[in-house]
Amino acid sequence: MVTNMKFKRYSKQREAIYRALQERRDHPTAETLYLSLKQAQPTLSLATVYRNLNQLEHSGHILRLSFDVDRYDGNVAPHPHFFCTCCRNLADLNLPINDTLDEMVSKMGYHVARHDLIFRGTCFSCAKRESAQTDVCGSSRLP
Amino acid sequence: MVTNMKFKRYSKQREAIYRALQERRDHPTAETLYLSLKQAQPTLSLATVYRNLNQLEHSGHILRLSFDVDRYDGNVAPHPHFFCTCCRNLADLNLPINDTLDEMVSKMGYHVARHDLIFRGTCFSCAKRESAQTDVCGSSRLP
DNA sequence: GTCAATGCAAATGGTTTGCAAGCTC
DNA sequence: GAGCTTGCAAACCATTTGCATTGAC
Repeated sequence: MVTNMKFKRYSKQREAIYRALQERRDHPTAETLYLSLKQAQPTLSLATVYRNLNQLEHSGHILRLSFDVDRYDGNVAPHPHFFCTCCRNLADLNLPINDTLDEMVSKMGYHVARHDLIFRGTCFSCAKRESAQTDVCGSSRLP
Repeated sequence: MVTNMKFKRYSKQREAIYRALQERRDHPTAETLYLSLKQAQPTLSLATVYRNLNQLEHSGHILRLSFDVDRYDGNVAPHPHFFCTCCRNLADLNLPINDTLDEMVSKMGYHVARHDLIFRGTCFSCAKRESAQTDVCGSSRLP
């Protein structure tokens, strides 16, 4: 495997899932990941993807981000995200405040393991389309 | 209703759901809310709770927080939360950084509607129990 | 050879929806 | 009375699980 991950057994499925998450920047859902990996490995099963994502999360190699449909991130270093409620893109943000945040809460006496900071709104391209045309993404869509 | 909410029609179910969320501090799930309200209103249906929670969210009166099981918050003012991965309690935190965060991201050019800042770890009582006894909440539980 | 990992299909469980009856205005 | 809202049951769908088979060590 890419790095020594000390799982009970090696599997090429897990390898592919982990590598894809390292290479992608789009924080895919399990199904998105499954569909893209299935092209190279047509026998791949969605259950296997879910099982490996859970294993990789438990072992601390990836992060699960809770949304209506969960997203996965191969970058376990704390960093904020921006979720566009129009196109449903999830992007990394670069704010130099991650450690600061954990320290603030640790000082209050909590045992902080991690945090999630997710901004919601409209991304550049959706905002542009919305101002040009009318109601691109449906006003009913919620943050 | 408690405040003028301009819904198409008044309903005592919606009133009860909204009031409960204003009074509670525990960010309940739909089912928790349903079970507690059902005592005073035995004919209440879980579907009605979900429908009203969605309406109240769309109208901006409450917030939905995505977890494995969603939580609801009657306080729509931005404020961070602490989720205990042991007892699954979700508590409010008081950090004076909410506006600062939105401003930082707005200055980057994003149209920010809101943000969620959720710390995960162990709360006071679970940490105490864990250090006293052994493995109170099961080491397999994830943030 | 052992036993973890897979693929498939079935189950699970939180959330949504169709519909007839009940309310609000 | 029009039509939003409810309650019930059924549907939905993301995720998990049972089981026989495959594959790593």
